[in-house]
Amino acid sequence: MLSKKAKYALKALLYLTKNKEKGLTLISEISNSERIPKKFLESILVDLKTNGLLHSIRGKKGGYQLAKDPSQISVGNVIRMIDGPLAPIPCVSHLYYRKCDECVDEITCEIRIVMKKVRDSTASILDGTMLSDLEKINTALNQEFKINS
Amino acid sequence: MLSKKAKYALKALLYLTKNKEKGLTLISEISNSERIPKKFLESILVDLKTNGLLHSIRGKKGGYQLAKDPSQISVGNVIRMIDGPLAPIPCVSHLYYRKCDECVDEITCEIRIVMKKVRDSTASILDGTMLSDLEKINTALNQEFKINS
DNA sequence: TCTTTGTCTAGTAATCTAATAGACAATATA
DNA sequence: TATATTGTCTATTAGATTACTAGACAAAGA
Repeated sequence: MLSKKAKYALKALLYLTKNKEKGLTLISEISNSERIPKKFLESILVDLKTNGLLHSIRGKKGGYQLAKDPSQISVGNVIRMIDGPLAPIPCVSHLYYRKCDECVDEITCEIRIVMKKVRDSTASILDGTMLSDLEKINTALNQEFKINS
Repeated sequence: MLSKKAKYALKALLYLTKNKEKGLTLISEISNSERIPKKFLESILVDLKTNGLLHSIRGKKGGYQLAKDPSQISVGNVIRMIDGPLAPIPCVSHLYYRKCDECVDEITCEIRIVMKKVRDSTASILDGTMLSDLEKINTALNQEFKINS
């Protein structure tokens, strides 16, 4: 399960992606538009900043901005930053590998084999989807919506 | 993340699959062989029984047994039973669908679209893998191991 | 100097996870 | 029938995690 924190992080980053031409954006603007509890969002943005995704300026006229191009930030990236491993079980994680305590033999563990498949397909989807891709999806969907209504 | 409970459930079911010719199997045998805390395993087996996967007899000569053919029990099945939805986010779950509290418009939610892909690929792997498939993998792996050593 | 912004430290209620303890009930066998 | 052996049921719990909130502080511009 994706935590709310990770979901909020993605929503906030996506909002900043859509508004990147406008320069700095206020926490409160993101919080209102995306309906994310403000104080909670604050701490998330600090996390993302610490991880190099955002850049901020404080004081009057301050706000947040993407520190990288949206084509350089993958969804997998963001989720790992906030929630940790994508893998459903630590013994199949690439970046957060850990042996299972009770597992007698990892090599012949059948559960591991299925879970590895899951982790690989999940990772290929999430690491292959950039914020810029999501932005395109969004404009396409909005376009479609206008046509159909 | 798969919970330990779900992982133990899968290990126990797999153990029963491998030993299904022997008839009834003791909780303590599964617990020892798979290194699962006995009392915890007990409660898991009761769950699986309640869900119709196992059948048990108590008293002397008692034990547990699969109630279905291993080809009829999928990994996805077991995980849903213990952990709930496979979907990373409730709004893309088939059996446990729930609208996101803060989501303004589900149809144009880009996060939902990526997460739907993840849920679909995960579900197709897990629902497509039966206990009998895992058993085959295991015998194949053990065979290979013998040849290589 | 005042207002507006982000930052930092701390706390917390509620829920979930991974168990454990122990009395009880059913069954087979001596 | 007594006893040993099995599963069942109820209750409890330590510790971690989740999803927040409160409030003082710091920087920057007008």
